[in-house]
Formats: sequence, C-alpha cells, structure tokens
Amino acid sequence: MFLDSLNEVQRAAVCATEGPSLIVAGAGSGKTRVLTYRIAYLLQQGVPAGNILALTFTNKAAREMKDRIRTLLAEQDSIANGSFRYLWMGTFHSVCTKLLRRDAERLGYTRDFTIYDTSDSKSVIKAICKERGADEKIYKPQAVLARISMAKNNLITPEEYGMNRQLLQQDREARMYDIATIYAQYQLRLKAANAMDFDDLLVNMLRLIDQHKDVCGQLQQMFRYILVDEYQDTNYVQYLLVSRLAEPQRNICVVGDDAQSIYSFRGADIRNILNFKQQYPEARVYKLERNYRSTQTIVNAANSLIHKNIHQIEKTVYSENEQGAPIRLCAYMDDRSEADGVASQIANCRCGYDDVAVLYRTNTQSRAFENELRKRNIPYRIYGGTSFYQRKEIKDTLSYFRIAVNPLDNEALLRAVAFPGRGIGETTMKKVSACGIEHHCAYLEVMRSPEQYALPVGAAIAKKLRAFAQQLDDLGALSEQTDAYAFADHVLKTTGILTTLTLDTTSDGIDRAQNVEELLNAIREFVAMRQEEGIDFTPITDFLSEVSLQTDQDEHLDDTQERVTLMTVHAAKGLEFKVVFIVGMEENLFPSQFCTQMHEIEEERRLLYVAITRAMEQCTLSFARQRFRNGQMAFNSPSRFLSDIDRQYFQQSSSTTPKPTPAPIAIPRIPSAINNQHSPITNNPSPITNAHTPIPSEYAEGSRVAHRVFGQGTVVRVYRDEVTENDKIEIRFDTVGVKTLLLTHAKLEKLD
DNA sequence: CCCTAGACTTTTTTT
DNA sequence: AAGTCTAGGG
Repeated sequence: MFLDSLNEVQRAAVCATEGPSLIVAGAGSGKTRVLTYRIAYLLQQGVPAGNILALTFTNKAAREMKDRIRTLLAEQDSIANGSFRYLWMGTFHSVCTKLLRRDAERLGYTRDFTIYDTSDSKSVIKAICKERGADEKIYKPQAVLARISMAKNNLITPEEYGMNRQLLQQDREARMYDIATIYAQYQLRLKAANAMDFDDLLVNMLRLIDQHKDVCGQLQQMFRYILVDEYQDTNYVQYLLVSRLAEPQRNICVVGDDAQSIYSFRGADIRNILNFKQQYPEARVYKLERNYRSTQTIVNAANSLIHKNIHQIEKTVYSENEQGAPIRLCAYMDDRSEADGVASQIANCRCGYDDVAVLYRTNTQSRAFENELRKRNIPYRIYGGTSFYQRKEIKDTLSYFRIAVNPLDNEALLRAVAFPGRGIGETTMKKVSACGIEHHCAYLEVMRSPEQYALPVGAAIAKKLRAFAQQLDDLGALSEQTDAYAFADHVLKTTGILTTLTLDTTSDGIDRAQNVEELLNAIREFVAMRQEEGIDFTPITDFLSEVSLQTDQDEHLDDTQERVTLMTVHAAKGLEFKVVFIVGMEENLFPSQFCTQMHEIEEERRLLYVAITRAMEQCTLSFARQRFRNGQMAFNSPSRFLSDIDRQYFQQSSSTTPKPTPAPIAIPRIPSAINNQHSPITNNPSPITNAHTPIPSEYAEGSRVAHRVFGQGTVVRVYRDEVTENDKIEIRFDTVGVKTLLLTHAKLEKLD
C-alpha cells in the first residue's frame, strides 16, 4: 500500500478523511506530500474526483500538486487515474472564476465578464480621482486601490467604509477624506464594465452563495471534501468562503504553518489558522515537526531566528539528517560585487544548476545577478517580475480580444483606441468617457453613434469614431463564430497591430513583435490542447479566461537544460533547493524599509525563515555595504536578522580581512544588539563610478553651443557612460547651470 | 492629434 | 534605473 512511505503522523493525517482536520506542518515536514497523498487516498477510497476541492494560494502550488497526484496515481496504476482531471484544484481566484462564470447572471454580470488586473484597476481609480478633482499627489491610485482592496478583503462595503471610524481615521492621517466615495464609484464602474477585479472574484463568490441558497446547497453537495493549503495565508473572505462551503459535512482539512505566514500585506489573517480549533472543536490536530528536507544546521539556525518572534504557535521543528555545513555569511563592497561573488561561487559549485537558487527580497535585485550569470555563461531562469501578460504590447493586443468578448470593457477600449494610433486622441476619449458615464452606457456605444449622444466633436472625428466602433463590433461578431487562433490571427492582421510593430526596427521593437507572435503561438497551442481533450471549438473567450489569472510566464519553457533559479523569497515558498543564496541582507531592504511596526518586522523575519528553510544542504547569506537603488547609491548596515541567528551555526571566520575584497570574506562582526532604529538611507551625491570615457565628437570641449530650451552654454565634456552605454554631453549653460544631455537626442546648435 | 525631450516620481512582496 | 507625466513643436 502506498501509505507505507509516510511516517505515523503523516499517515494519520492522510487517513482522517472525515470531519475537520488541522495539519500544522513545519517547514520541510512533508506538507505537500500529505496533501497529495490525502487526495490520492480519497480517490482510491472511491470518492469521485468532482467531489474534492483543493485550494492553493499560487498557481505554481496548484500545478505542482496536480503533477504530484498524477504521478502518484500513475504509480499506483489506480482506477482513479482517469477521473483525476475532474478534481477541483487551483487557487482561490481561479476556482472562484470558474464557478462565477456559470452563475454570473445571478449577480448581474454575463458569463464573459472581464477580470481587471491591477493596472486596469489603477487606471479606473485614476480617472475617478481626476474627475473629482482630487489632488493626485495625495490620492495616488496605488494607495487608494490598496485601501479599497483592504476593505474588500474584510468584506466592508463602501457604505460601511464611510461609517467606520477607524478606517476614516487612518485615511485622515494620509489626508484622504474621500475613499468611501471613490470606492463606491469604483465598484459602479467595474459593474458597468461587466468586470471584476481580483478581490471581487472572492467577494462575489461569497455573495453568490450567501444570496442564492440553491447555488450554495449545490456547491456544498458537490464539494464534500475540502482541502486548503497554506491556510495561514488566507484572508477573511477566503475564510468565510471555506467555512460556508464546508457546511454541513465539515470535511475540511487545512494545512499551514504560522511561522510561514508572509502575506499579511494582502490581507492574510493568521488568526484563521490559530482559531481553527475553536471554530471546529471536534477537529483533529496533527503536528508535523520532523523536517526531512534540510540539514540540522539549517533547521536549527532557522529555529534560532524564528524564536525571536513573540507571536507563534508552540512547535519544535527538528531534523535527523546530517548536521551538514555551517551557514555562510559573505560581505561585499557593493551590489555588483555581491552578484559577482555569488556567480563565481555558483560556477565553482559542484552541484547541478538546477540545485541552486538565488533568493532576494525585491524583484529589482535580480538584474545584477542576471548580468553576472550571463557573463559566466551560467544558464538561469527568472521567476516573477513583469510577466509576459503584463507587457504593453501583449496587453494592447489582448484588449482587442477583451472588447470583442465583452463590449462593455471600457479599459480595454481605451487601450485599443490608443494602439495602434488612429487619429483618435486623449482629448476625444476624455469626451467619450465623460459622455458614457453620464448616460450610463459603454464607451463603445457612444462611439457607435456620437451624434446621438451629442458628443462635442467635429464631423471628421465622429466619422473616425464610428468607423472604429464598427470595426470592433465586427470583431465581436467574428469572435463568436471563429476559433480562438483564427480570430487572433485576424485581429493582428486587420487592426494594424502587426504592421505597426514590425515597422519598429529597434531591438526593443523587434522584441515586441516577437512577443506578439509568441502570444499567437500560445493561442494555437491552447486550441490544440483543447482539441486533444475532445473540445472541438475553442472561442477566444475561453483563452482569455484561462490567461487572465496566469502570472507565471515561462511555464511552457520546458527545456531540458539545467538552470539556476532566481526569484523573490515570496515566490520560493513551497520549493526546495540543495544550495540557496539569500542576498541583500541589509537594513531597509530585508527587512524592507517600509516596515515600522513590530508585527511587520516579525513578518519579515518569517520571510527570512521561509528563505533559509528552502535550503537542503547549504545556505549562504550575503549583504553589500553599498548598493545602487533608485538611481542613487545607498549605504545600509547589515540586516538586524543576521544577529537573530545563533552565531554557532555560522562558519567561524578564520581571519578578518579589513581590506575591501571582491571575494567573499567572513564578516568580521555581526551587529550585536538589535538595532531598532532604522538607519536612514544616505544619499551620496556623486556615485563612485569611473565609467565615463571621453569620446571624440563634433562638440569640442569648451566650445559654445545653443539649446532651444536652456539657451547658450559651454561644453564641459563629451563622454560615453559605460553603465548605461549612452553617449552623453555635459554643458554649463549660462542661465540654468550644468546639465547632462543624451548626445544623440540633444538638439544643439554650434555657435562659432 | 502626435511625438519628443526633459522633468519628475517612485520605492515590497502576489492573485 | 525605469517608468510616467508634461510642455512645446510639428
């Protein structure tokens, strides 16, 4: 029997299928294993796959789990093998989307509703703020959206928001007095556009089951077994959703680790897991405390760190693996030498590239490592950052699909109008949108018949508007009859997207054209895949709904080459690597500069805990004494967390070299006391770079030139900036002082 | 209306 | 550094 490979607690947790269970799973304790075995076990017990709902937090986790179950069932040669694909498994958001599409009409949406991503949402908020004449310096779209999102995650309606003293007080401190109204308008706009944002997917799902008892009953009947991974990262709405669906059978199994809760910034509430036992008094609790992944040194070092947190569930994670190598700590002069040092350590590493990961706090840190790895011909794979579907050219192209499927999608319309340029400008679209809002109709509708809505535009523009509306309407009609691939191909060719992109022969422009080609390929593959599943007709709407929640771009990059993995610590959750480098261990970076309160620092500490426990054999921490950030050099002291880790687990330094050295050196002194004070970022006005080479030019040093804006001046020098690889000219203007301009762009006139 | 050059701002993590 | 915003010229 396949349960033999589990330890006792694990097996018990797998087999306790009836009633609520809480599995507290320490890092590396085989949590995913228990979940996958549990599902496989259920299937083997004859539970139909369609009755099982498994919720994960990221796409990656869902994919991983699916693969593992597939493998497990294949090994077992199980009869359950075939039904595997009827499993309900995915992120909260993707499962909710699928369920919502079936019953969207009940909530006043069509089944083709659009999912607005963050940039769509921000754009809506920006428009609202502008219309209201709000100060853009204070009402930053991102900040406003964060407030709205927070409210939604806690199921607070706009009306409730307006009456909530605590929220209003917080807003007052940020000098935003109007969030409730903006929130209300925002919701109206989305509804009118037949669109939901990420949070709406969850909130509306909850509304659906709360307001429609039949749907609720049906889903409760269907999901007889519910499993939730990473339960410590669920927010209030997710908690309510799970609670509702689990009634009345209460076959709910949640898995999590409070020590790995790292998503409170998006509303995750650790109390969900802490209070589970109170919510389900009959729940069985399983504690998985033995770590199978890492060496004792790594586990103990991580423990010593996490014990510095005040709030935690009592739990002893231990390893019976080898003691293993000590944790290494490397100090570098700057970010570049850090990347250089890590790359050279990777090059000399005896293990395969697949076994190595470089983990960082922020996505922007990846660049330095990319450069150094490329220099050494070390293949790497980068996760996160701006995903394929966020790129401008892709978003532009997708907006044509979006509007064809959902003519109310105003954000898509605004994008489509702007690219490729067709003589309909911002001013005109401002009028169109104002008109659409006033008449409570889609912007597209206004464009169809501008005169009917008394749009104040000239006849020529009205004609352009009508023509474009007609084109989009035609696409809409076509999208229903044509296969996704044929449709996309048609859109690319008839709207001028392809021609415009191929016109640009700069290297970036070629990239963009290729990206769009790749999108077309992805659609072709999608259609082919569906065909294999026996679905003959795949309209573009199916592709859109599949793609809108997809964030990992290079999933289909299934090459066989071994690669080093580069990603944020957040993205690394749930993964493991033999060798892990955790870089940028500096104050104001890790922990992030934005945490001020203790609970935020504790979350960052948990984040480092997650990072360290990804390592199986070797873990190396590093920091730089100075690094380029936002175009300036920043000096930060080593992270306070370094002194939270018990010294005995570090490699003891044999000699202390005070000299700056490019090679990793043992840090002479770990900051001893906890430094509660944030050391401010020091700005160095003149970065210590000597990468400016004089180049020959028609503008001699000391010669007089004239600029159309800055007036006359004297050339100081002309040089090549090795960092940016731009040729620059520095001029001392008579009236405005010294300016540095791009040589190729500056429009200068020589004076003799 | 559209483009360009220059100024100005932004700072985390993800669905 | 990189992206967004704006003024001004075409």
